[in-house]
Order: sequence, then structure tokens, then C-alpha cells
Amino acid sequence: MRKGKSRPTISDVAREAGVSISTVSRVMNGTAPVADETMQRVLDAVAALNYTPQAAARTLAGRRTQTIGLLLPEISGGFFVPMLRGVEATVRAAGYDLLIYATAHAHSGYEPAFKPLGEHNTDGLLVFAGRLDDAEIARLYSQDFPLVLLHRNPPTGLAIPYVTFENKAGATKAVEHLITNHGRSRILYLAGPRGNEDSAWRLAGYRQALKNHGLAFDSDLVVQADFDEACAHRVVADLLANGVRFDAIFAGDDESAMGALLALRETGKRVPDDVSLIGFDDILAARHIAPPLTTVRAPIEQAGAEATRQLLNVIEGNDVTLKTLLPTELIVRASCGCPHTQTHIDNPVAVTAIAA
Amino acid sequence: MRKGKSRPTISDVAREAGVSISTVSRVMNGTAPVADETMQRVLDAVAALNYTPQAAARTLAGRRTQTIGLLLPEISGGFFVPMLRGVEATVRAAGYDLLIYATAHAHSGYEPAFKPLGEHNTDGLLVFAGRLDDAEIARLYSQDFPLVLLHRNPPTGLAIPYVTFENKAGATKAVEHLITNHGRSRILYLAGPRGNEDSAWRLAGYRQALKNHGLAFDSDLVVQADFDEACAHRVVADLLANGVRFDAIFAGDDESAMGALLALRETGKRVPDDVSLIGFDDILAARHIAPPLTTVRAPIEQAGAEATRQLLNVIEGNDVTLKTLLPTELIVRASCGCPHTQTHIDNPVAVTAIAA
DNA sequence: CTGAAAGCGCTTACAG
DNA sequence: CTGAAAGCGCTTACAG
Repeated sequence: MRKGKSRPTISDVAREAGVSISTVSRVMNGTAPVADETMQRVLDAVAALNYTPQAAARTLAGRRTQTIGLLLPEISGGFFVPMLRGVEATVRAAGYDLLIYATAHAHSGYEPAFKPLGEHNTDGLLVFAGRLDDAEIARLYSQDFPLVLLHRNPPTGLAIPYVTFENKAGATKAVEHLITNHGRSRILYLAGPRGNEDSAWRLAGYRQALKNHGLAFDSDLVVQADFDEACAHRVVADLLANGVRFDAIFAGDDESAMGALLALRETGKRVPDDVSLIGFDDILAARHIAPPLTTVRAPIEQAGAEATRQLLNVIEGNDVTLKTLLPTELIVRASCGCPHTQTHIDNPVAVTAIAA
Repeated sequence: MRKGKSRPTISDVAREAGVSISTVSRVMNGTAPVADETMQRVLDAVAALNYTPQAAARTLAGRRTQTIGLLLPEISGGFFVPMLRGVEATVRAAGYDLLIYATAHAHSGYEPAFKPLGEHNTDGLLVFAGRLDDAEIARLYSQDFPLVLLHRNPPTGLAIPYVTFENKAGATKAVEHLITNHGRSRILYLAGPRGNEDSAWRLAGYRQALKNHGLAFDSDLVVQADFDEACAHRVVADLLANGVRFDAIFAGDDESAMGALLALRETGKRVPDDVSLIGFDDILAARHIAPPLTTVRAPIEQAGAEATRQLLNVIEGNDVTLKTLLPTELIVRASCGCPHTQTHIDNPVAVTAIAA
């Protein structure tokens, strides 16, 4: 808006068509029956003036923004992209707009005057993990403001829908593969950021696998790598320098797996001969690195789409699924030690059940 | 908005503070002097009621949306992510909101009722390449609607700012490196999508390099790979199957370079021994593939940021730079045939000037 | 420094 | 099927 040879309004269209603005509104929205001939006159006027209703006026009068907000910690990497795509496509398909706010720049000196996304500019909010504290979530919830959480549980007592992956099962499969198929026993776990629920469940799966096979849990083999390549690189290099011994790495996500791979290579360790490596997520890059990364595939884009669908259900008063756990599956490539000749793009080998 | 125990409005705050709504508006916006004591009362009321001004009402009354729209062909890959991040950060830093519309799903049966992004819901639009046809661009321009183009020239005669890379210079450097340092002479060029201006300039740079070194241009060595990994994979595989001979590939972007690499590997060609490979962009994955990809680094994130800055200039009536060409530089890794021991993450070797 | 009033461009009962 | 009118929650001259 602003500037410009002042845009046509609903009144201009009404005048041009010789009807009231109520009628124009009705044909624009299909909100009540209109005589064919009248409708045609309005449509012609709309076309002649190139009229588009102004969003703010519709929102104010109609009490709905028709937009959904997405609160993200950042825009980057193999994870947020498919998630964002899943959200965007679903939002659009439902006829809503998408407002996004990412805060990689949270500490860049910029402080927004008001909350960037909220009741004042959206009909509902998709909140990624730790992007909103419990108090604010509780406040919005108490106002009946539609919310869906991604990759975190709601604060206790609040019936807010959330969607995440089958993290524990996926992690268990991965670690059991390392133990059973490759005889590994000293397996490093590269954890995500402190407080990250996905990482906590993956750790639980890791411990479950050890237990299933009678291996002791050694807390020295759990180190924090923040789901970050550079951090994982540093951490694994340190471990190696300090002589910590391990024969496999289960990385909490693929980004940290890639950092670990670099550190191993720099230290002269061979993957998978000396150290087996498995990641989590199956980001695009996973199949392109050398060796191709064995990893637990997580349906990231679907998570974004499903969360959006639930949010739309809340907004539109439909039935809601409070808890959605999306399945994961082990994708076996070469970094674990399995033979891997497959280089074709679209045909990863999926192993859903692990042979004993 | 919607639902909820009806949110507090400016009138509620005014009543609570014992002032008029004009005064509340003034302290919310700092738009006129207000007595200290009055201001404090208002601030207290705002805090007590947890008041946030409603965006739609501000827009309608103030005639500005305070939001910027971004029109994208898709959300994916190594390219759109950094661009989106550059845009988002800059938009936020200026106190605007960001509305994004991506159309990977253009043909998914969904047809928006109105234009998704435009004068009705944004103060200005960032338009990626072919996302808007010339007619619509001309119409918006004729309405004085703020626009900035990314990776395309404005239609002739229209003074619309645009930002892109120094594509030709970068391509020339890359191809000359292949010729001079590695003695290559039959160099394949993997072009981008039809009509893509970046690709056209990269082709121009490729031809320039051939010319500089007295090599003939062979149109058989220019094939379209759509800046797409799968497409490049297929196209290069076909060429190889048909016995087309070449000793190097200059890929129009890194994604197609990765596809080419797969095809070469499947056919038993060694990179770089049999075929040298250079890409364009320097996406994150470039350094992780094997061999690490030599490529022309393009400042993608800065392009997004700079375009946003120019758009803000237009919106706010400041001076504008009509044409912004961001510099590129050759990043030498191993896929071209150069020795490459560097595996550290943050230290690619930059070659700005090519030794003769 | 402060308030009353008009107006931004729509939607939605309410009448007919 | 159609129109007149109220109202959504703000901003911004205009007066004082």
C-alpha cells in the first residue's frame, strides 16, 4: 500500500457497478447469494479497476487475519528448510498467509518494540521448540489463542497440540545396528543443545539399545555438540586429542555428524573402518558426503505440514490431534560400515526392521 | 486474533490510564511529546492489561502495513536459504514484518483467490527472478508501488532497483582456471533454467574465457541442467552414454555440480583426474562432498540483505542504488585438480586473481 | 501537552 | 436478492 495513485476501494467498485458495497463484499467473498446479472456487473467493475480488497480492512472488520505465524530460532541448514517448506505449502493451500520470524539475530542489538508475532497479527502460531517461554505459551493458551508446538511438549496441564518425531525408536534402531551389525561397543553420542527434547529422546533410545544388548552406559561417551557442525567438529577433535576411545559415533543430527566426520578425518581416523558413524535426520547432504552417511530419516517436511494442519484445525474449530509422533527409519549407507554401492539419488536403502 | 476473552483495545488502556486514546497512541508510537507523569500512567496501564496494538487497525489508520513481501519460486536447496535469511534479518532489523510466498506448489491445484502478495498487504515487494511477469511488474511500478528485483533486470524503461552477482567475471575466472592451471580445453557448461539471467551471464563468462585463450566455442558442450541436481545427473549421464568427450565441467551452480559428480562416478570417471569440475555459489555442501568442490563463491545472503535494504530505501523515500552487482570469487578446493589438504571448516582458500 | 472527532476500507447483522 | 448503517481499533489533523 502507501504511495501510488490511491488504489481503488470497495466504494469505487460499487459505484462503477451501480450496487452497494454490501453487494460487492458478497461477491468478493461468496458470502451470500447474488443475482447472476448483478454478480457479473460487479465482476466487470472489479476487473476494470483491477481491484484487490485491502487485507487490513478485511481483518479489522472480519476479526480474522487469515495469517499464520511461524516462530523459528533460525533459518538455516538441512533442518529448517524442509520444515519451512512444509509449513508454507500447507498454509497457502488453506488460503492463509504466512508470517515468519526467525531469531538468529536475537542478540544483534535489535529489540522489537512489540512482540513480533502474536494475537495482534495472526490467527494462530506455530512455535518451534524453545522459541517461546512457558509463561508466554501459558498466557496465549489462557486467551484461547491457537497454538501448535513443534518438537517440544506443552507445559504441563496445557492441552496444546504438538508434533515431533519418533526419536527414541529411531535412535534405538541406529545404535542397535551399530552393535549388532558392526560389533561396536564404545559408542559416542553427540547431544543437541541443552534442553532440546529431540536430543533427550534420542539419548533415551541410545541407552535403550545399550541396555538391550547388555552394554554399560558410560556418561563420558555423551558429549554436547549442539546439533551444530562446527561445534561437533571441535568437540570430537578434543575428545580425540584427549585420547578418549570409541569405535562409533551416533550423532544427534546430521550436521553434527558432518562435523564429527571432519574431525575424524583430520586425525587420520578412517570412517567406517576405525569409527562407524550414524547421523539423524537424513538431510540432503547426507547422501553426498564421503562416505555416504547412514542416518535415521526424519520426515521433517511432513512435520511442518502436519503441525500446520493441526493449527488450522484449532483455528477453524475442527477436531485436533494433541500428540503427533512421526515415524523415523534407518537409512543404511556406508558410514556405518555397510557395503554401499548405491549412488543413485532417489533410492536410499531403507531398513525398517533390524535383523537380530 | 479471534477467539479469546476479547483482547484489550486502545480504549481500555485509555480508560485504565485516565487519558484519551490519542495520548495512548502517542506514547505507543512516540509520535508526539507526552508529559512524563502521563506517559508513566499509560505505560502502567499497557503493562497491566498486557496490551499490544492490533496490526490491522494500525495499518488501516496509518496507511502502511509495515510489512515486506518476498516472492520466491521455492524454498529449498543451498541457494534460497541464505537468501531468505539475509532478507529476514534485514527486514526485522528495520522493524518490518516479512510475508513470504513460495510457489513450488503452483501447479498443485491450488489457485489463490487474490494475488497472494501485493499492494493490499505489503508496503513493498522483493521479487525473485521470474516470479512475476513483466506486465504485473509494470503495473505495480506504474502505481509507484515499491519493488526490488533479485537476479533479474527490470523490464526495459522501468527504473526498478535490482541486485545480482558479478556472474560473468566469476565464470571467466573459473573457466580460465580450468584452462590455465589444469590444461583443460573441452569444457562442458551446465546451464540453468531457460531464461535465467544468472546462467546467461555465466555462459557469457565461459565464452569470454575460451576466447581469451583462443579456444573455439562448441555449442555441443552447452547443455541445460536447470540448476538442479537430478537434472544434471541425468543430462551428464546421457552425454557420457552418447560418447560426448570433455575433460572438464563448469556447472552453472553447485547443485548441478553435485548431480554431475554422481553421474561421473557412476560411469567410472574420476574427478578430478579424468574430468575437472567447478561449480558456482559455494553452498554449504560444496566443501563436504568428495572431492571438495572448487566453486565460485556468490554472496547469496548479502544479496538478500542488500535487496531488502534497497527496498526499504524505496519505501522510505531515501536514495536508491538502481543496480547492485555483488562480487564473486573463485574458491579453489580439489575437484578442479588442485591439491587440497584443507579440511577445516572456516578457511577455504580464496583465489581472487588468477596467476597467468 | 492533551482531547474530540473524522476517517482508514472493509464485514455483518438487520430490514426489507 | 439487496441496501443502509454500525462498527472493527487504530492514527492524525485540528483545536485548544
